Amino acid sequence: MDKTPRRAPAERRRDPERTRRRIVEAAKAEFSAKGFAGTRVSEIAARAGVNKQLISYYFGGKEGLLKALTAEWQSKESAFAGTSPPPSLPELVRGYVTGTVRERDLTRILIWGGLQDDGEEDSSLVKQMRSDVEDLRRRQAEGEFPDDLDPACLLLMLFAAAAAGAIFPQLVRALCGQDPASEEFGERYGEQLARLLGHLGTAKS
Amino acid sequence: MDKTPRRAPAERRRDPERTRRRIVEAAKAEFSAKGFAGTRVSEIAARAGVNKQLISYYFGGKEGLLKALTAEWQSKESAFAGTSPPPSLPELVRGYVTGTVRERDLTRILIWGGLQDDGEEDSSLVKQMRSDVEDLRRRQAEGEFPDDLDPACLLLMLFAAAAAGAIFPQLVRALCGQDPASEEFGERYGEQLARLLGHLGTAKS
DNA sequence: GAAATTATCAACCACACGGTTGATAGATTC
DNA sequence: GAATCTATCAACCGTGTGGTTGATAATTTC
Repeated sequence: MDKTPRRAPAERRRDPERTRRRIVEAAKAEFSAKGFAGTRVSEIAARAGVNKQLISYYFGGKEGLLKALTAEWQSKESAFAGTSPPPSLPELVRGYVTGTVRERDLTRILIWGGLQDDGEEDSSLVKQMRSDVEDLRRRQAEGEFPDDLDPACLLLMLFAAAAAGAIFPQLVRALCGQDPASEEFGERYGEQLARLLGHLGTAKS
Repeated sequence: MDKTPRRAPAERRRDPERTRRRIVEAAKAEFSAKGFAGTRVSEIAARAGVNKQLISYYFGGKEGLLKALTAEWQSKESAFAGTSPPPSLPELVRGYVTGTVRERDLTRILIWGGLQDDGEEDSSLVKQMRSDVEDLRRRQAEGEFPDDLDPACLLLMLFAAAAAGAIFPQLVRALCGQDPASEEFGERYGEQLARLLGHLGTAKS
């Protein structure tokens, strides 16, 4: 008695799972490319190959759909937080870079959102940042980067630098001649940023 | 016979110059805050204290207004290109940071625009970048930064890092507790980025 | 100061947008 | 297989949008 005797596959006419997935996929692409205000619900539906009403049906409209996406992000984000042997700063940042490339659409959606700065402060963000700065301060004490640098400012630089490929696609193409979404660019750029960080280390251990 | 016996000032009813200026000012603020797609023409007009039709009258509509702004930027941009004694890399970047803070609205408008990546390549941008990379390569030979770094990638990092304050306002507030538009933040952050670059120098001369 | 030009505004318009409605066909349950 | 529930769609709707029109007042020209 399998409770899900589903999958008379492939030609299934009605399939909520698949529809949801298609909508989410299409929305990621559209929001990533044009931002929330610039995206038309009808285009998401068209790209998903689905009636636009289903967006209201499943996600409660455009806004709800966006929230669903950012929620998905939050679940992925915490993934690389607790790796047992804490990697070196260069390796940490390299991982972060490849992360922004792998989840490029979500990264860009987040940036679009952050650019629209309504001035209200997100307490969970503040807490997260505080903890990140704390971590950096520890690393500074370990000699991973010079003492005369302010960890807060450094963190800001790192965030921006790591996301550069998502923020400036034209620059990536003009400067590196590579597709900013490609794995190759991610590897290359991550490696470079890691090297730069490496040069900051004062080699104590 | 002064050809401009104007300025029966202050209470002048009709003043095209002033109107233009007001519209431009309001548009900068609105586009910077909400991006092109998110900005309403009526709100620009309201902020400028002017009838919205005048936007069409003077700039030929929303799009024309945006173009006028980016054109204004291009004229300012070339300002710090030709300083006689070429400053060191840290100083150059510091200046660039304070530039992005001083012209914060224009910077953000540019970023909004760049985020909307339609994939078409801007040949003048490519040329500009090529020349910048060339300059960096020279500096690398002078020992301003290590040989194992790719100038193209470094330039990308620098652009992103320099504009960090314009891109991540919430992070600035959360991390530094400062207003990302304030002179103080600009000074502080520019100094920090300059220091970091300084640590990369291999002190050859 | 009469005529012509220019700057300004209120009202209007066509349209595209996000969302809703009502009908229907596909699944599921009994 | 009848009844019920669920997923899907085509058509419609109210609203907000960028833009235009036509009138009018301020300014400049002669």
